[in-house]
Amino acid sequence: MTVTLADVAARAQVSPATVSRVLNGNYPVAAATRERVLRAVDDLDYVLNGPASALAAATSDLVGILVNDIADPFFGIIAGAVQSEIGGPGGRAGGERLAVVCNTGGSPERELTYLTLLQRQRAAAVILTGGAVEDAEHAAAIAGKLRRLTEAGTRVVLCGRPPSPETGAVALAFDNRGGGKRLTAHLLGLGHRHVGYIAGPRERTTTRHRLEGHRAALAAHGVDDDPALVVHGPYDRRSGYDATSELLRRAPDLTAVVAANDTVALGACAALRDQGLRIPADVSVAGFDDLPFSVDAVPALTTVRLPLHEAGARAGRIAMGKEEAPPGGVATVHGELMVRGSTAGAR
Amino acid sequence: MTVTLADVAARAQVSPATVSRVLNGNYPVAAATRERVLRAVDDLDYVLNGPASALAAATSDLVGILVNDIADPFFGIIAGAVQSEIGGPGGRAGGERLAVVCNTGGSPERELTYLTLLQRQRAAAVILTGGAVEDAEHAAAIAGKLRRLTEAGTRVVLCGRPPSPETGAVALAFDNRGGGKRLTAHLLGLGHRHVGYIAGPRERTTTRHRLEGHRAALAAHGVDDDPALVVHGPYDRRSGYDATSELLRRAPDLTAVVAANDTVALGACAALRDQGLRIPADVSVAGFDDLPFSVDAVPALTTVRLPLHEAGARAGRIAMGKEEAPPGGVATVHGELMVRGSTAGAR
DNA sequence: CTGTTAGCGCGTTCAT
DNA sequence: ATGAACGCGCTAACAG
Repeated sequence: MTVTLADVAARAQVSPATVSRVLNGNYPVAAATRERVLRAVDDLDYVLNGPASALAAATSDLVGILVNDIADPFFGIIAGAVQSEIGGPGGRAGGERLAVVCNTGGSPERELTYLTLLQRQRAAAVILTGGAVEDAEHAAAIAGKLRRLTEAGTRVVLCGRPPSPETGAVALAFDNRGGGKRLTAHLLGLGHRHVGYIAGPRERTTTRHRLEGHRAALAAHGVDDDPALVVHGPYDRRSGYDATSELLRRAPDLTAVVAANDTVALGACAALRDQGLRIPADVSVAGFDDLPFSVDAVPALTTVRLPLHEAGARAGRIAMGKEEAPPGGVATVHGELMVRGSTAGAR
Repeated sequence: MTVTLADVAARAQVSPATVSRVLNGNYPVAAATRERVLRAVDDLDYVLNGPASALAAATSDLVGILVNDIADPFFGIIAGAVQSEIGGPGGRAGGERLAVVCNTGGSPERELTYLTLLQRQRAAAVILTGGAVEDAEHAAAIAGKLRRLTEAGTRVVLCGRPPSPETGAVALAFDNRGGGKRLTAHLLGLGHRHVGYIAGPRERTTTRHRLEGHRAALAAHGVDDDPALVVHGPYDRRSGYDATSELLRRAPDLTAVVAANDTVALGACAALRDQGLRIPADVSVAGFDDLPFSVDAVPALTTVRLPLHEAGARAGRIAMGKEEAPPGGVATVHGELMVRGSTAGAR
């Protein structure tokens, strides 16, 4: 039937333990015997049984990555970067680790379910990406789960998500508040006074922080914060389109729109064009994240660049213990304001 | 230390076997005892040991997804769709399956490595997405690996990749050739006679098929197939930009550019604009795939829409045995020509 | 440097 | 409907 380590041992005239040592490369083995074992492995087309190894060694080579939506490049870029760093020292099919990507859709329930599943797999590490839902009950449940994971030896890293104290999780938080503030300040500096804001979904840390930044900039410039100029919606193109139409209806004198992210901004641009408004001559538009397509929008999108790849890679390295965690277990990753053609002076 | 099934059994005053049956829900268990067991599970915060289950049951709930680049929405959309279908019948943290996403970067070596890793994990199914490298040696190696996987009971589905005969793998192939042909035919119908073609990387099935479609359209319209009008490059924005500059140098009388995919097309648009050329007044541009951002390009991109989500979902269902495999194990998924503003009559 | 001996934690017969 | 016993395939001491 299926060939086992014992079969390999028999064929190579050694003990199963020796085969194991050769395959894991952790103990010294004479070159000659190693050769013999490897030949037997090839001859028999032997493939190690992962579950059995994991059971015996009480560790696995699975790394969990929780994302809101893997179809969104924001998460795809982070996930790809993480993956590029979780490989072991290389060698044959040796040090490799596998990335388990879990689409939570932003639902705390699914987040919990997936964390349990990863715990069940005895994942070597878990990386949670993107903003968290701001619900006390769920936050507590997730914090509890994270604590149990770290206690069991699973490294937990939050990437683009605020710290979760007392859980042992390392956090690389994005400076959404600061980025949002600089972005709106840029618009106010251009003379805009009626700035619409398309916020992300309610009760999300990312949404709140970006919005707080926006409001901080308004306050700093002494501009009135009109609640009618803020509309909430999901992080998709459609939301940007609809919200912009709504904002235009509420405030025809709008001269600028700040979107929750670049994807939403693209929808906003489409809505403006469909209304016969020029960008930026009539209305300026700004996004957030600086996804790859944003520079190719017409006009190119003013936005806040988040170093998604770097952050994901760093999260991966920390999760693998290749890089030291930041002091206090928390680091803030800053964005960079990218001023492009989609914003200009108010008409 | 870590709580095991035996601990739960002791607390619930039943045998380990009964606990196992309750957790797997496959055997009849008296409601009363079930309750008792579940309470013990909660009390103890017990989480099943995945590797141990997998070893004992000789199956795992891992599903492998091989992609070229998870940061590319093309693959992200497919991966997300697959994930949405691999969940089991639901229930508690029961029927869930985990998606292992493997970034191969298009390298056959890494593809093989990951397949071996998934084989090692005894993955329940493996889904390979996107075009394959056309190298006889690697193709044979991969076919061999796929055969061994299917023989071991792992379901293998190819999504957006040509069939791999004699391997037991089910294939959902995209009609890249037909789509490419219709796209170029559309341009020729608009009067274009000098059409530049930015092809994908060499030795890739997707690249070859789309290019063959392009050439078939040229032939059908009696248009000369000038080798100087074809440039190869990777599937990224930069490649589109550079290739377009090169094409313009080679053939200043160019009136249209067909790109290997939408991302490349975006780069092509940028290059044209930087040269002071208008789209489509001076040069028409067309892409492939119809990714979400393509409709928001300015002008909106003419392209071939591939039902990525549907294809991924179907691949996931077939991999899970929820949907029957197509007759002969092979189905062709067709694209739809989306005519938008980026193409118009030749100047 | 290599062989021997025990489990790792669970699913699954076979009984009852 | 439940319990007892065995083994899945491998790693980790412990000798030697």
